[in-house]
Amino acid sequence: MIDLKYIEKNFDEAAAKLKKKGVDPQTLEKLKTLFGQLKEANSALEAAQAEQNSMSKLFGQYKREGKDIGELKAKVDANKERIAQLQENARKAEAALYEVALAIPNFPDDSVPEGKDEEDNVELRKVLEPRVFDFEPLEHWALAEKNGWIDFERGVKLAKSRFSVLRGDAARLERALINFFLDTNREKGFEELCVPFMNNAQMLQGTGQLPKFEDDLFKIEGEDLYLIPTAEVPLTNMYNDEILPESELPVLMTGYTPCFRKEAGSAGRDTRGMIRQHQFDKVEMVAIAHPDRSDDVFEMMVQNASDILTALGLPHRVVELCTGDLGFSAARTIDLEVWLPGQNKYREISSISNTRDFQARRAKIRFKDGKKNKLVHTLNGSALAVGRTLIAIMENYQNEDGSIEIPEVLKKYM
RNA sequence: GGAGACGUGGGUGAGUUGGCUGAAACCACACCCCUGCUAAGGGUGCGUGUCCUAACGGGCACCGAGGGUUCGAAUCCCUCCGUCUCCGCCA
Repeated sequence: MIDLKYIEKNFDEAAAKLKKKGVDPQTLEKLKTLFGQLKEANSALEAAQAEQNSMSKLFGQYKREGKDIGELKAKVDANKERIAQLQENARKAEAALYEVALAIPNFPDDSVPEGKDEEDNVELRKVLEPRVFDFEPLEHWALAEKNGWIDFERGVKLAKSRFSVLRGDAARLERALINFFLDTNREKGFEELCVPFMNNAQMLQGTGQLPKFEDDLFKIEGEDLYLIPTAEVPLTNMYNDEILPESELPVLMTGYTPCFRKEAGSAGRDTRGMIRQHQFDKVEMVAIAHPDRSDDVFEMMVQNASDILTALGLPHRVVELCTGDLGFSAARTIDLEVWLPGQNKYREISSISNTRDFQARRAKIRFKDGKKNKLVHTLNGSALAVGRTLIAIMENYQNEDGSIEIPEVLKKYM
């Protein structure tokens, strides 16, 4: 969540920043008004409560002293009704405020290039030259069919469209990639965690998926549980409502999980193949960082993900997202896009974001800064999306006869 | 899933005839003093959130969560969640 006090004090600046992310200044104006109303409602309530408390104390005293309490009782009863009313007002004011506040995205960093959509993203650098083929490279689904690697039909039969089954060497390669990613991340200092694949609503709100993006999530019927759309949710919320000693920062975590997404808004996009599935594997990095040092951690995470692609011999480019393409929680995001020769284009394979204190405020993740508790910065990034890496290997390592080489670094995992 | 016990601040743990307890004591931690050598003694501070204040300081809320009874609840009642023990079931 954005900082309401900041909006209150620096309204114009806040409005300018959020406009870059497509938020109407009127929405922000409304938010400011609601915040003021809540504070007003609360102080009226608290004044009445203070009065009630002191009268109650008197009440006890009178009784002990054997004084008459008739008059006091009448006053206290009347005030009690007033409190109930004021409480209701405050509750409504709070609900109204949070309905708006929780749906407002994070401020983009000032350094983020302005732009409307992915067309305006800025390529920072390319790593590794795409291989030159002396034949027409196939797309991954054609290769999958030739090698019997992906069973799309049976995936659909078992579940529904946008599910698939990996078979044989493809399944083994998937597992090899997970192990390779986890081992690499661990060597970089990330603690490996194995977390629940379902999280409750409070956690989903902490990282920003709820309440605004409920339609993208699979909910467990009759339970306060959702299938996680990314390991960012459980990893970041490991420290939900906790206060960390400063000496423990940064906390670096990595974990493999499947990710479940309804892909509600992407009907018709990437329907062929397994670029966009309802369930996919991903190894995630999450960092809980000191606010003064989150930029360094961010760079490290980008470099790590890029290094993994390089180790796999996969050409890719590093792209800074423009303001219009930033996700809801992100202040800054760098995507890694891997070269897919079959598709003849770069496709997202990792997305690394610094959310600054946006998630920390929602999830109440703080650290002890001397005597004060301050919000941490949280960062997350894929290292890497497993299924898309598999696709990239298929397309980049294909031979003319349709067979696929295994990258050198993975051989010990197969 | 069934039966019973329990859920207090970083930890241990008082408080359950409702008010003087947001919470004793001890430990841990921080700072200061003393002392000076691998030990100890003394003092002070030490939950979270939020609001008011330039500050000092003060208000409100929180004793698993949410409701209820009451002028007043950590203390009584209800629901839920969790932990432990026994049983059942199982990877």
